[in-house]
Amino acid sequence: MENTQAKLLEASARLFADQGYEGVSMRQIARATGITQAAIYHHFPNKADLYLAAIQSVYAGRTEALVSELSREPDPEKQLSLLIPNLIRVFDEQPEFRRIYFRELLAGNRARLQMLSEQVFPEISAFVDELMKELAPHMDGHLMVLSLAGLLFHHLEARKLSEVMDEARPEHQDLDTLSSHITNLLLNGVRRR
Amino acid sequence: MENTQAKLLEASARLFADQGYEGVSMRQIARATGITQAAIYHHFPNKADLYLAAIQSVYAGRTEALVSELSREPDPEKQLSLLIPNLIRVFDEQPEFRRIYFRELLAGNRARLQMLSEQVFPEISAFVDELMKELAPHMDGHLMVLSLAGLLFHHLEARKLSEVMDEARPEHQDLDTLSSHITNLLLNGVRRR
DNA sequence: GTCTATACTCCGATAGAC
DNA sequence: GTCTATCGGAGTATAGAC
Repeated sequence: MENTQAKLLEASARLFADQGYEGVSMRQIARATGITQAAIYHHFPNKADLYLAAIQSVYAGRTEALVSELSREPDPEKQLSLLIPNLIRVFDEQPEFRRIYFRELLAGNRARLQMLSEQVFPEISAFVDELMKELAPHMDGHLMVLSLAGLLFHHLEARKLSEVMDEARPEHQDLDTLSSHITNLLLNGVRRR
Repeated sequence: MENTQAKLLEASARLFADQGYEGVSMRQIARATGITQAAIYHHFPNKADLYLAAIQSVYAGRTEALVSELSREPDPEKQLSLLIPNLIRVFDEQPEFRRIYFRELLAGNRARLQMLSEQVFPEISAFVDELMKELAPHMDGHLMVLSLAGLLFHHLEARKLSEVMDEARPEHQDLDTLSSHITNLLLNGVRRR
């Protein structure tokens, strides 16, 4: 099947995102793809290269549609108010992306971080950088990009922790609630109501 | 040695934080502790229980000294301005803590997240909750705690990524720069200069 | 409390038939 | 392009001497 390669990338991306590189065996990937473990080696020379290909397929072209859509809105504040819920939705729908992002931060491999910064950040980061220059020329654009990423990814990934905390209420799981909170915090901070 | 148990906890916490549960072997832990792999089983019944004990030893009592120190400052804005750099420093000095925190978010194990929320969040989270009630009664305290955690942990953990990004400058690695940025963002948002 | 030796399982990877 | 069979090594855990 010509299609096997794609199925391999998809299945292994999900498994690597959920269980980490060492937590996933070639036999598991084979089972999820519907072939035998040995057959994987017809498509990829080894586990490390399969992992690389899998995370590249997850990185590839996840945000440029969103970015180009938002570029039509002229008002920078409205742009931010549109950007946050859209990013929340996109990253909620692509758990593999944010989980592999966190795992790569923890792994700290320079070459792979370089790949991440080249393949996904330019699209979104240039847009946010630009937006922040208009909206908040007194703030550091680079640190704002990282702050935004931290808020979005952490709120999405911390929902299971949030559930077991005493103060948690059901609406804290709600994507709109999270979007409003983040947008409001970014625009106003805690001082202004 | 009575001391071996403590050395086991320390060595394995560091290894688990850096390489993840599956990424660490009992042989590695033994080597780092200076005993043989079989001797570990005199102190802990299996790898899973050693992991549990290790992360509990990392969770235990990391923030209450800081919190009680800050409680003496009456002005809530100054409290926040003191809290951020102190938390940045504490979590910078304890990479095991934030890395295990991220790994546990990714693992999503309910029982272990419960443990995390019971053993570390009450101290700091009650303090931040209280602080936010004074400083920003119109904001959701629970979401503010999670926002703060997201900003702090992500900025600290993303430094290696930050290094390879085009816009990065050396001061972006500086703890004081990060503290100022986060404090300013939390207090004012991007609208106010 | 630590050692050596070892049982057993699973791993990644290869060889070669179809 | 996928299979079966298998190799060599590493994994967790146990047994038993000291």
